[in-house]
Amino acid sequence: MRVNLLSSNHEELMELAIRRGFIWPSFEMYGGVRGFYDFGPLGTPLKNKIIQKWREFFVLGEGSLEIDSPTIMPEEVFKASGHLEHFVDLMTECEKCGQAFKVTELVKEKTGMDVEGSPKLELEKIIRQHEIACPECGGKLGSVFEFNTMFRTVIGPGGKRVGYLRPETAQGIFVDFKRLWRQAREMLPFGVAQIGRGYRNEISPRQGMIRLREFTMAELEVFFDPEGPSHPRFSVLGEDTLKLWRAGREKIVDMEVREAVEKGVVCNELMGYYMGLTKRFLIELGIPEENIRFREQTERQRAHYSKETWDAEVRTERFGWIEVAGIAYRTDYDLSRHSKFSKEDLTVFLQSENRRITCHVLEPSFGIDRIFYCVLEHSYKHDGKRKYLSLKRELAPIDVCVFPLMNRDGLPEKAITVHELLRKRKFSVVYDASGSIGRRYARADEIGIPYCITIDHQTLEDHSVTIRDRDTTKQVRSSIEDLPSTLRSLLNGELEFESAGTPLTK
RNA sequence: GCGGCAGUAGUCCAGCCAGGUCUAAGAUCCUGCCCUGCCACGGCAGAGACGCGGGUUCAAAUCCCGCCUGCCGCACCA
Repeated sequence: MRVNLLSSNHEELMELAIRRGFIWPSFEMYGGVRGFYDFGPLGTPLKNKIIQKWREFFVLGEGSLEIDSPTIMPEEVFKASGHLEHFVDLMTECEKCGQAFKVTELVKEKTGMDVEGSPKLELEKIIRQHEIACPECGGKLGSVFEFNTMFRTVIGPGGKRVGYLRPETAQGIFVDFKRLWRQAREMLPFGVAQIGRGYRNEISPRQGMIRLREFTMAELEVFFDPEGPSHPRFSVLGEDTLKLWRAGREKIVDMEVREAVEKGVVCNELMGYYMGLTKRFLIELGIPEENIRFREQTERQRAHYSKETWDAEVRTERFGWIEVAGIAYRTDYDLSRHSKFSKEDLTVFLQSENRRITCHVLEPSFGIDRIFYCVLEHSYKHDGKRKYLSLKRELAPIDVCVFPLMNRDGLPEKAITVHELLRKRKFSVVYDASGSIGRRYARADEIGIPYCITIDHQTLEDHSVTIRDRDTTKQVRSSIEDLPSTLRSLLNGELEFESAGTPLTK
């Protein structure tokens, strides 16, 4: 298999990402399988750092609880959640108006036949024989296709217990609700996060990392009293401006979060708050503000559990605006359903208000792989001679690269001691002595290493080294003794590069 | 899933139409040695490929079929 044609930035970037070990198509030696990607030695730390940022924003920053539940769940969970009903169906679509219908229901409605479990071809035959047309417009119905995006499996021997790979992490949180309520000390609102893999057996995944069959998602379920959907820190970002595209509207408007809440553009304060937080998070990852917008899903687009959903979209050169997060008002749908199906009482009693309620849920849900792609695309710089990943320093998979100016006069030996020093101080550091100095800088730039340390003859005299900045290629000279703390401050963003040492004069 | 096009070293490609001379060329990248006093310098050496499976044929990178993967369009993306 091949990923070829270097005719655009995107293709050039993907070539780089694969060649340098950010991502690889999975199972290449067996021909590959669509919709799966491996994260390579550079992609893995980058992804982990993105996840860590999310955790800082949505778990630590919000005081949320974080859990980790199984990716395989028994059928009952998805009966209750509505996913079985909405995910696993044979569908047909009107070729004229585009409406999609469940074949079994359509056939039952028109002929009274129960065709549950019939194969695709059989159903197509029935549609033809009975001349079943589109109930909406009378148009011709297309072929029958499977609409089963959950991976099915069996649990244990005998194949009696059916299970599914979870299509979202959220259900793991809802089924733990009673214990979580205790953990949160029975106070609202409280948030529970989960970061992990989700699975959707996409009919036809394309667009590289944008539509995967196995992906990493980061979700936060905020449980709240529907009569008090406010956020204690709302004022922190109430004045942030969001680009909003309301459902059914033509125009995208800039609006402050506070105004959007007050005017009812978004359903409540929690929705507004998490939209604002989402934008801040994306900016923190290096996505330029003008490339972030929020789009309200239309009723038809919305998931079965949602009353209002705003997608956070990021503009990419290759794919246009793509959804990277969805912030859904799930109401009490999930808790009510699980309560009904499990016969467990999932209502809570609010002591201070002397009321018993079913919590409502607001859910910010992030697709980490898509964000990973956006971060890469927005950091890829290509200006004539140089090409480099201008990754935020905190996200760079490798912190620093050390090399000797030349491979003689004891410089390599000295460089190795500096490399060891930094490694012991927990930096992600590599050593490179191959090729010319320029080639080594280029190699480091290409994978976004923020700083390069060069050992030269002066190092041997006064224990100073040069630090070179990736984005500007400027250099300063600093002592080896100060190097660990200087680098740490630079990587944290606490120190300006110009202040990291004395400017190098040639 | 349907239709069209495609798949040769890590990457970009030559060869395919007109089967043998392909023991598969070139560039780049990578590794080692030499050179090199700071931004992909140069020299030498080395490593590395016909997507998978079947068929036709004396002979297949080349022709045929199936699959996989990729790209484009349609559909799908709850």
